[in-house]
Amino acid sequence: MVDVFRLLAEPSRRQLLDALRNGERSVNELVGATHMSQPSVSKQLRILRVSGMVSLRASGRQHLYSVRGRSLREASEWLSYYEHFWQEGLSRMDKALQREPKPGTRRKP
Amino acid sequence: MVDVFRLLAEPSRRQLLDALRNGERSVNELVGATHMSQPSVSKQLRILRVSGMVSLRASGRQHLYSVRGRSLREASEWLSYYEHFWQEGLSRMDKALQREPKPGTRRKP
DNA sequence: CATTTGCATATCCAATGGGATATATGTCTA
DNA sequence: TAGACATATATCCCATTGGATATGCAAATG
Repeated sequence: MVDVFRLLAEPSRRQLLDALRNGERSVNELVGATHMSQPSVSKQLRILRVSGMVSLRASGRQHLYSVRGRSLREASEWLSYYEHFWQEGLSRMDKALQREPKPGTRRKP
Repeated sequence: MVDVFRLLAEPSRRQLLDALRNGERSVNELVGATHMSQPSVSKQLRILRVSGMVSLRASGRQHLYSVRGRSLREASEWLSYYEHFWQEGLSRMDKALQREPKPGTRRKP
């Protein structure tokens, strides 16, 4: 798998993804959303794009980027193997306050 | 938040966490599970421990490590904000409607 | 005791990679 | 077409860091 966690390790890249959470954004908008120079933003966007984490659509001279879910899903799936480390071991009260458990998350009979 | 993704970015650390998924393990067991030297394993374990991602229990001269869910949960929660990018049932129209115009996006000064 | 075992720490080294500046490429507009 | 605008690429710099080797230290072993 493409090393998703390495991509997410960089705060600047997470900032970019955060700025893309509500839909596609142009490079200039992303420069405004972060505190980076435009070339740095383009550099990180390129890394995200080559890794398949964002996609690009040209509109005039603007390049509109948007999030692609696939890579992020892989990360989420990897983490799901550890869910029981924060689902179990909680008190009954804590468990009650948790969100509804996923179907496959029951303890073994 | 402790930079969870930076911790997970290192494959060797993910290997260690993988080896801890079924319960606590001694350092020697972890050395066997990875292909690293013992000092390297200890080094990465220390990083994970200081960050609160694993905990340590001494048993004789053995040090038994185990996963602590809290940090991993934070990562999972961060990713949950992107779930809709890989949830099915999101039509192209829905995606187009996600783009909300930002107030400060003007064309000319 | 001395020795072995299990693990931690110290230190060095080379590679990685993020950010900035300068510049190139492409597109719109007057 | 000139020039402004939007973005990409090139290049340099240097702080970070993973891994190895050598060593320190505590607990078991006899």
